[in-house]
Amino acid sequence: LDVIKQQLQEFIPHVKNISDYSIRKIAGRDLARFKEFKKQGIAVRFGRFTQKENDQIQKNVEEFLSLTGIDSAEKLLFSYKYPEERKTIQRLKTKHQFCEKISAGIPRPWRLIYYRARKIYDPNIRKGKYSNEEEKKLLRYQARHGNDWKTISAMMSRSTLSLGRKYSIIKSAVNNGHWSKKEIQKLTHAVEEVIKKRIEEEEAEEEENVLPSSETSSRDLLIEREKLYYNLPWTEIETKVGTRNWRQCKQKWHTILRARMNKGKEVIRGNEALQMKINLIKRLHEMQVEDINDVKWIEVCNAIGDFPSSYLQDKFYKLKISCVPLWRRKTFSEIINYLYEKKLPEFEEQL
DNA sequence: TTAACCCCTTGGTTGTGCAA
DNA sequence: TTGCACAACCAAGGGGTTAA
Repeated sequence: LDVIKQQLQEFIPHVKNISDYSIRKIAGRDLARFKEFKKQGIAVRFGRFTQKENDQIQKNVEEFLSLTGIDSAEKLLFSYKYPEERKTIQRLKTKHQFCEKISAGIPRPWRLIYYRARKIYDPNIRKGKYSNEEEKKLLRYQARHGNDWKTISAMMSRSTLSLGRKYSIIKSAVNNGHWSKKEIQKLTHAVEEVIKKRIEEEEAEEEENVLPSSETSSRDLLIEREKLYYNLPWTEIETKVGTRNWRQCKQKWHTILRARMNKGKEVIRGNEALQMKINLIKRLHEMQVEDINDVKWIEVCNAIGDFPSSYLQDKFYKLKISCVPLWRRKTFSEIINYLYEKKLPEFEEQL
């Protein structure tokens, strides 16, 4: 297993956080694929699927359908809905190497590709905000069928995941609206506690590895910025706060942190805000990134100033929707180029 | 008066673990 | 090979406040 982990490290930087169980799964099917991609000079990808990858999945599915004669993607990917044909479909999948074919040309673990394919072809996925009528329906159906989201999904044309989460939101007893002083205090304490605990654990680990004292002493003076917001155990913090769910906690913490990093100033306005926009556009343009998933937001933050990365991501989003016409139809690099060529001179002029 | 900004909520997507 | 549960991250939008 250690040998496999070492080999995978090259393709999956976070491999040490993955359980042995999943490592075995990935090793069995993906390691050889990853090596093959490497030979072609293609790196393994994580994060959001790009349009190109989504197109490739659809192409793979269509080719597999014509190869096997299975007559629809729904039958291929949701065969449990067709009990009479299920066995035949299964046999065809094994015979024609379903996994290999479906993941061809996409440098990601096959399992994630399979999930993405199911999402693309799921006939029950309706998106957008739940209406009052839908919420009432959901409560009614849940009372009748319990948490059988598959059945409810067929009745409401929403994905099982969406329904499950919406129900838990409706039923949860968490507070909404403005945070009270007491809640903010609780949150701050909770975050401080988990960060302290984490640092103590890391120090203990370092002591075990007996690092030379010069390497550790300079780091004791301050907490690295990323530790204040990156990879915090939000469900643990949710439990400690008690009255808010983890997503509310996370976002509130980022707001508190941003104000603190900004010397207590609540809002950034005027020339300072303008300068931030200019820096953001320039930095993103310099990075020459094709897809938004490839932006290293922490690096952008380091280059621009003291903000949690989520703040800059939000800033970029707002900039995009307010300044770029037809932004939905444009690729990320087209959006950046538009901002750089059309808006940057305007902002600099205003400054 | 209004554009800019922030707070907050919520739906969508990806990633992991486990089990059958 | 497939399904399910859940954690975590990302995108988007509504609405209130305030500086210009």
